[in-house]
Amino acid sequence: MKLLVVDGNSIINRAFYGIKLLTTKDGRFTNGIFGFLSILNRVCTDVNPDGIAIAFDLKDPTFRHKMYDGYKANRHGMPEELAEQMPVLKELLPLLGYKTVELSGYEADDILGTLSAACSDSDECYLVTGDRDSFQLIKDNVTVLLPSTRMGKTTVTRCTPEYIKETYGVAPKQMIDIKALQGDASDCIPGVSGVGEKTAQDLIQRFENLDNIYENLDTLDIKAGVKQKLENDKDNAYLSRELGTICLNVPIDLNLESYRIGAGDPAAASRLLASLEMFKMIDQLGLRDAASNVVTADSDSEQMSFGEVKEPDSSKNADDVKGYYFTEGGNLYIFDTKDAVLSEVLDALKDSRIKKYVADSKPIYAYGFKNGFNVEGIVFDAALSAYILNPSGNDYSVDRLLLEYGAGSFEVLVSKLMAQIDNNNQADLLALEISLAEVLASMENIGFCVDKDGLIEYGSVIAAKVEEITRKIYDECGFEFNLNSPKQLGEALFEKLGIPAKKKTKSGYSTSADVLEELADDYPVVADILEYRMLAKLKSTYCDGLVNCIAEDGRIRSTLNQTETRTGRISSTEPNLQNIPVRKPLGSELRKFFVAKEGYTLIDADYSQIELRVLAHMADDKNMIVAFESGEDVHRVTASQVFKVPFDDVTSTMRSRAKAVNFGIVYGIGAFSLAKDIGVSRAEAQDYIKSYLENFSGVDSYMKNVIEEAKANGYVKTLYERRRYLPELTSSNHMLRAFGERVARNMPIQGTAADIIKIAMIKVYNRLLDEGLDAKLIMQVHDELLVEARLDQAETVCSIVKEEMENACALKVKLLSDAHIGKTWYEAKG
DNA sequence: GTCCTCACG
DNA sequence: ACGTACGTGAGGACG
Repeated sequence: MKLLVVDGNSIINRAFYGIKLLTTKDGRFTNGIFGFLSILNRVCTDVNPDGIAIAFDLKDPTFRHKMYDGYKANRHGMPEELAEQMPVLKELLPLLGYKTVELSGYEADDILGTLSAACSDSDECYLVTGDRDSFQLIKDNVTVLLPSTRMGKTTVTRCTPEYIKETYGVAPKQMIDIKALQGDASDCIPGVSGVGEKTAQDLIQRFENLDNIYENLDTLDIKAGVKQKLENDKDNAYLSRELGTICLNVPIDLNLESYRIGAGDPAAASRLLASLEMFKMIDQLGLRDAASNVVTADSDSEQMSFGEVKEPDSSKNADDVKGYYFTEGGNLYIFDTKDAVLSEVLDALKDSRIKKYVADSKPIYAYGFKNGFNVEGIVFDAALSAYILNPSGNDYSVDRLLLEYGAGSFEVLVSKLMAQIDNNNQADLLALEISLAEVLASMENIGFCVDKDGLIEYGSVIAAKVEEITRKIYDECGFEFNLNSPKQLGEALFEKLGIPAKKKTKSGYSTSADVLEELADDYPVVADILEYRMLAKLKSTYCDGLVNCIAEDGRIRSTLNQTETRTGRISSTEPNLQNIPVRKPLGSELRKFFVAKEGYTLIDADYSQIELRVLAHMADDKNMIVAFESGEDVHRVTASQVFKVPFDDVTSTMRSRAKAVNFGIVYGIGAFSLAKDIGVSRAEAQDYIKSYLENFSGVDSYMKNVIEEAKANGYVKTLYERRRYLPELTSSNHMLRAFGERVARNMPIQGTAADIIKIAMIKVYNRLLDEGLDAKLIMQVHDELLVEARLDQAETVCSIVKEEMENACALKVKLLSDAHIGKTWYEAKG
């Protein structure tokens, strides 16, 4: 029989530390379990065992080690993030058909030893563990499989007697003797002090074992110093051998047949895995069928299964899977948005009296726009609901949600999601997002007109500049290399040219702009590289990238993602039109090629300081509210207060530092980063923050409160009830917890600003329609809206956009929008 | 696929 | 002792 014996503790430990922390949406950690299953899966494929035993340590609280009181006394207990995963894993394994073995007072490696010893010559035994102590157990029919996980990839080393001989020059049994001499600090095995890995290996290679060495110490060819050490620590050596010897007679079931892989309970296993949100793992373990059986069996009284059609007007058989169905109440459920499916319910889509419950509304609205009508009556969207319930997911497809919510049919999914939305007081937010989906579909459909010839011409100018600066750099260096390779660039600058390196990344020298900027004054070539970087980026990402995206009709249609960000912002892809250059002169030229079509013009309106205004409101900071009401430049006001100088004496340096502090506050500030950002000492940065928080005491207490609340609730939320869960706050890892705290401070502010501009978009969109204006919203850039309007209506539209943005909501401070008209994005930006 | 870099708010 | 501000997306290099 082929028996696989796994050291459960060792493997989940490896997995835990080899994979970044993963959590489910309600904050349970899962990375150890995930990694364990990946490794188990991997070795099972390799070995194809008949039986599997998974061994765990089980400490006996009253147990004292027979020989040595200090034994393992200083071993770190496992972190809470891992400890909580252990019982879940132990619950899961039997469901997969694998037997777990643990016995009070014994460690997993003793169980490995015992089972490997129980194997006869005709059996094959594979021990899966990350612990090299197990090497002593290796025999012709006992192999240790040593997995290592790096960057999510698992490699397994097969350790046979030959492998041990090659690596250590001894037989597996002698590994005990080596360790007896060498010791092992992490296991509190003392060894012989002064004897390390090399000496221990050499002694055992030459003299076989401990007894032989000590019995013949006088006659053996050993250096006098080493001999002395051996003599001094003889007791420790023998004690260490005792401690390091794995026990081979743990009183457990030795009948190998009882470890044969069983049927387990696939349905329960897949249910548990689904609750851990390991959907890929369900497939990998071949439990997909069981999973769908589960959800069907689980589904509520309603007998309809996923895909079944209940359409009263037409005869359909149950096998005829469609992407929609009508319920008895006349409501329409749409869980597939392919055009062919939508075409079958075309009339229903236009009928506002028919309530629609859909998996994903944006493509349905888009279908309407492409076919010249408005879709009416969408009252529910599963993807948007799930996103509102938890924006930290990566997949809001209906298949995934059915599994995640344990729903057997789309209808059941809808009712589960709706119940949670109501429970969270998020129904208004859902309505907002559904309205927004229509706006986004319209924006995507319309697109942004681009001057293709102009953009291509600009591209060739940039290309010439790239070539020129490339030649100059090669000249200055005296050799050529790939300037796009950070690795080659680092080696060129910091090794070949001998420029002092400032910072390192995991894989070499950092060559990021902030590092290079510090060197640019002293080394002209570094300044040229920065120039090259800027030009190369403009060429590849913007010129070439954007030209490739221009449709036949001369317009670019970006995709606006509504379920992507953790804060409630939208994102833009293929291409991203939310990061078109603007900060530097040459880059901002690009915006001259984003134009209005013939006879039309652009209106660009952006909120003034929306995040700080939101902060003033949410923190109810009287001082900051007054600052905004004064209508003065808020950064100047901040500077005047933080630096305690009269308003008119604020210098430009003071203003820019105060501006950085304002940003920092919104981001969850740290003195170190603020100092780096504005180039002052850390102590000075700390003073600024202190002074800021003394002046803006409302902000100070708000920031403290928001973290308290986040810890109490497990999430933070915006003014409009948008949530973000923060499992990081319970982490024992300082870095991670600090990150969670910064996010807790930032998300309500960034998220509320996102909510507000979404409201504004809906209002602008509807107002333009209601007033019958020939003007369309075409883009949003977080605090900025772009409208394409017919020339003669530009002034009207401009004031409407400004007005709707400013009246999107009533905060304790006014909202201000600056709106401008221009033929191009460059001009309209003002 | 992951890292590094850099564009935006 | 540790590493260092929030949120995104894209392109190129490299294994």
